[in-house]
Amino acid sequence: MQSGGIPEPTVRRIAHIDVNAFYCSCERLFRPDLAERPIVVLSNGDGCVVARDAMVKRLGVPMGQPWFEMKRFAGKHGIVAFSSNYTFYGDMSRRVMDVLGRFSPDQEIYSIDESFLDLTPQPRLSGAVVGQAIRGRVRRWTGLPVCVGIGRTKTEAKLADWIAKHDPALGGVCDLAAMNGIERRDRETAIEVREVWGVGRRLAERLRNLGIFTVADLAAADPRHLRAHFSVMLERTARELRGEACLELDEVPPPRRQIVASRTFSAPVYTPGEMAESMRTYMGRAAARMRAQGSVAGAVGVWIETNRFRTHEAQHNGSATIPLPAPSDDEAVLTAWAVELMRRIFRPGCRYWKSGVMLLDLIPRGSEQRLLFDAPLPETEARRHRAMQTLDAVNGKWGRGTLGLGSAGLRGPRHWSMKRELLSPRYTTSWRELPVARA
DNA sequence: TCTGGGGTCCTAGGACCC
DNA sequence: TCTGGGGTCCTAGGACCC
Repeated sequence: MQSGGIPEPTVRRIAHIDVNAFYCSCERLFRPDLAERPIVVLSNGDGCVVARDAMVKRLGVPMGQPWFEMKRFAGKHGIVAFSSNYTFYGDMSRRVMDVLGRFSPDQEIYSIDESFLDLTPQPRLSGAVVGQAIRGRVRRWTGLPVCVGIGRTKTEAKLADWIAKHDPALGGVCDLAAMNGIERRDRETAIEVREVWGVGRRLAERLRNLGIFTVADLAAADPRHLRAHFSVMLERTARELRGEACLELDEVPPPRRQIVASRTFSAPVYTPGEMAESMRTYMGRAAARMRAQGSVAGAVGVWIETNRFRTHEAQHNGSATIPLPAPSDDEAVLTAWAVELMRRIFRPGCRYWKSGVMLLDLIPRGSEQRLLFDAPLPETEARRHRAMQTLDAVNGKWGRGTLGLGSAGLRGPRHWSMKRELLSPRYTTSWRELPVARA
């Protein structure tokens, strides 16, 4: 600190909470018969494993394992698989975040199953007490299990949560902020540097070459040295591990700067006509998400891909991007550009397995520069905007794909649309699929 | 037969300007 | 003839996250 008169900065106390094996726990909620069964949830198209419960992790199934490769293994070990049901998980997420928000006025919703809370305003309650209160209430109100980590910074709170998950003796709560330096060092000496938030596989490898193996090693490293050898990101991470806050709590998520919609097809696509259908479908989703955050796009991009695992087939990864004459949120305009771009890169004779669209250079609606000439008449534009609002309202109420432009979403599934053979019901968001209780 | 989808940030290097 | 140096903007690619 400087000289007298300037108060010590208050030590912050940040909690990080996440749901244990979130998607799997959701699936188990309405299936008490699966309480003792190992569960996995598969990616879109039933491609590979994106969530495993504790039992499956113990069986050694890695994240990203292709489902077709482990079907037999799953049968042998009684593993139950589900297609991902994002409508259901999204609804459960909202409920969990709601409960967590009651524990602090300052909440950052970091991902579908993770939240940071600033506990600094309640210094008198011990971390253990708050942590157990959070666990208990989330369990009672939503049925889902969570762990709680508490630290002086976000990075430390994430680490504490990791410890809470991996040390059963802690009962699901770990408060690193309450530990003294020696206790904290003991914990951090026992954890590989790879587990730190912001340290991925590559960085961990390079750090090991410099003799930095554990969390304690990283915390003890010279931050300026880290900045010179790596980046400011790693410098911040190291400072955060020492209790020096470098990352703020983002209570209001900043608007997205780009939006992507893409899928792997369930059967190859050979014709530009079918590919154009996929462009229309994905642009419908992307544009709706963009309008929901009140943005317009300054540029559009598309890409198409063959199956890289089929090495004997002709390979083509094509992409194209174009700045728009004027920023737009009009689905008809955006779709027309996407289809046009796709036609420029499409190669006849290729078996395409995946495509996607991107909305780029997003800016808030109303702040865009207007075209000097050729500008659409204001009433035309207003009418289009109202049409888009209606589209979003109808799809919001009756489900995605109820209303669409051109041929997108008006008929049933295409032969290329994604596979979801193991889908659970939409228990909480569809009257027709409510769980049934029997006497 | 079958191998996910959606984001962010940082850095390096080139183009361009004065 | 000699061939500086700093700033900004843009893009591609790498790395990370869930």
